[in-house]
Amino acid sequence: MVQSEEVRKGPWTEQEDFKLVSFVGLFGDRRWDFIAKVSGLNRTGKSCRLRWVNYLHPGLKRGKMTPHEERLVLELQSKWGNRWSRIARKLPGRTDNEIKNYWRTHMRKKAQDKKRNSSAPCIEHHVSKDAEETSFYDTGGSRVSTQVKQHEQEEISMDDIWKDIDISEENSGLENEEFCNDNNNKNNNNISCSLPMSSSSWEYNSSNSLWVMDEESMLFPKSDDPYFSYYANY
DNA sequence: AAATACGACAACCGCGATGCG
DNA sequence: CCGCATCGCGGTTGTCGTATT
Repeated sequence: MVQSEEVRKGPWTEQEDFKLVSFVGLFGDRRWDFIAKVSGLNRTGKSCRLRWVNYLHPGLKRGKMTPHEERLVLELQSKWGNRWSRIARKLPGRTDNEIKNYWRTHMRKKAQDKKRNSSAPCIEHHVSKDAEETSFYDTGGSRVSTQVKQHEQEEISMDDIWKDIDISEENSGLENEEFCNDNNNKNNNNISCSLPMSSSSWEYNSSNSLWVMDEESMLFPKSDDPYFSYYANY
């Protein structure tokens, strides 16, 4: 059942998210091409995977990085270089994309700050953007952002989630800093270690949540999901 | 109040790795 | 072993909200 229509690109709609999550629940988060076809989303498997991994995965933490996470990113980046997916495995709930974005933004800022503060111009600082970024790494980049709120307008149905995140980030502080060791492979839905599934994460069993999760960490649409009957045909 | 700059993040692209027939 | 399809990763770009002038 191949869609002959042209492939959709750009931002995902809430409905698409909904569909994708449900089909991932049904078929798992592996066969992306298959899911893309069978779901009727006019998206590539690649696009579906990206959306799932970076945005819809139930284990994702949202909101700003904790100081501990920041430090960890910096440490691991200096150790491993730009192996973002590897670094991400050490930070449960964070995606490689998120870490990569964080690194770029914050290191650039650091570099700029340093450039401004140092009266003696250093050649290294003028070579290239990349050179700047890799020339500095330290902590302290915990610039508080209100950016999370921007999503509240885009993802209306997720309002509560984002608000929750904001609040819990403020309140919980360091309690999120206990990380499990390596084996937390994001590709295996393996989010069960010490990732604090507080209100800052998806609450599978919440009566307000869109999806439910069974023992095998598979997501299923709730029975009152408007799409449910549609999915049931598969 | 309007314009501009900046920051944060989502999403796409290209390429290499891997699996399978 | 080879070729194809798919997946995963890292780099890059686009968009939007916020801060600053």
